[in-house]
Amino acid sequence: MVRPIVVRSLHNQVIQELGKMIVSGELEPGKSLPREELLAESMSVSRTALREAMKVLSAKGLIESRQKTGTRVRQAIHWNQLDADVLAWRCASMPTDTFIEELVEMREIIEPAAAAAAARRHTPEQLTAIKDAYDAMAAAEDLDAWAVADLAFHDRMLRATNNGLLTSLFSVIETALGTYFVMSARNSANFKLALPQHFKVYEAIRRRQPEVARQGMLKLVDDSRSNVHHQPGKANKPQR
Amino acid sequence: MVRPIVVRSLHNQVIQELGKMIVSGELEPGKSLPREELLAESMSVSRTALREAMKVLSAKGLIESRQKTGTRVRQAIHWNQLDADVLAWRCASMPTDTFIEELVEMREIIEPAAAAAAARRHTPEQLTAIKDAYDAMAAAEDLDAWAVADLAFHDRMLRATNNGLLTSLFSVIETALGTYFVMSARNSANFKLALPQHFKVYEAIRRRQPEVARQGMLKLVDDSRSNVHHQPGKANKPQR
DNA sequence: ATAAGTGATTTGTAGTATAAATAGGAAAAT
DNA sequence: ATTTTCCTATTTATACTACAAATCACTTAT
Repeated sequence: MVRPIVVRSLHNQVIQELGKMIVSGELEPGKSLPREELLAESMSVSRTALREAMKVLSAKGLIESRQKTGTRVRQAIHWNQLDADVLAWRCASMPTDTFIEELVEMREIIEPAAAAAAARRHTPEQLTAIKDAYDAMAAAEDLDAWAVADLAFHDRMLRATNNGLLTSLFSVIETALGTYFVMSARNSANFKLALPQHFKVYEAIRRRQPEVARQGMLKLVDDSRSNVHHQPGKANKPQR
Repeated sequence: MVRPIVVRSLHNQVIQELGKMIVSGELEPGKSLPREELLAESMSVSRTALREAMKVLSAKGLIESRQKTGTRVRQAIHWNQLDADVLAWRCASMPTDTFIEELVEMREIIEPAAAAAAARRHTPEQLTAIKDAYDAMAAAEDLDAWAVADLAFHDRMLRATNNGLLTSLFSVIETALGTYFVMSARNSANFKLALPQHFKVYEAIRRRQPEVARQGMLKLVDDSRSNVHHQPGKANKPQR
């Protein structure tokens, strides 16, 4: 499950490289980048490829280019924080405790509400999809399989809300949650500890009991939060 | 308040033009675009500018390019729905009833929770900022001034959560909410109808009463929802 | 019938040239 | 001395050309 992220094109490599440097703070906000010609040379790409990458980073709010002035790194306020790449870069380079806190709070807000909505509006097919993910969790024999199934469970629950915006929100924070789930489960001697609680949520959705689903999901999120916090020091070490 | 959106650069124009065409459905998912040389010519720009635009659209998940095969429009599932541009394009071209429903549901989930968080964690400066926005709402003499102050109120409340992800989420849906607020307020004979409820929320935040703030904000969102629904037919007509 | 190979087509990358914007200084006016 | 206007150098923006890389569709050999 070591997502290869085989960057096919050159400009994608440049996007990743510059993006990571900016988000990690290696390139400080307000600071000017070398002018295109020099930067392209130093990265061993053509100015064409560099510029295509810069347009994308600009669209993500990371940089700002103006004629004569040059290109400078923008303040973090302007970053498109909900962009999948930006989140992934934050995750890859030092997921600080405050970042994890923000993520957990987001989950506490979104997921219980989504569970309630799913209980109200799910279709039979969507329910089956959730059940399948649950079964995969139950059948998981190692941490990786568990994490994949766990993500699928939450993903399919979000889809069952039939709200495209909610679904997108999850798919965006999915990357971050991936590393988070592993962190959370790793601390448990038995990584299947959360299985019964998942079943309760599934049952509440199946029986169309929104409030039960909401409470069940809230407990689920809170449990994994406390698991992460039992091991505070290890939080800022990315593996990959 | 007729946001000009003066698109300075050429490739930004191309981004906007193609983006709107895709999101509006004028260019159907799965369909191939003309090859770069032809498309560039038909849009009267160089292939360079066109490609810079395509890289951005590609990053937003709207299109996908492969050598020899060409470039095709991706399914809506893959679109970066929480991208500010994508949301704006959806808004500009036919905000369907289901889209508005999704937006309202999002608000119902996010904003009460955010009000509660703001009540817990706001700083004095942030409280003052909220109060300023409230005062501006109270002093508003026309719908435009009201809408601006209303947006500012919600924006500053979100900021007072001190959660960057929540703040980003709001700034993303802000554009959509802008048109939504106007729609909501236009139906009220007196657009200041919601002012007292805003004050209640502000007071709850000031007194650090999370649950009161949550309930107050929930009522606020629900009220504006019912206002929008009183005039269902007019919902799908963009102005600009 | 199957496999290997070949060519044509489209995007990807590089390089060069010129246009447009503007920061910063020089010159002129007050 | 201060302000205004103008100029110029520098950097990004756009255009154009050429070639590389990938791969679909077809051909050929076995």
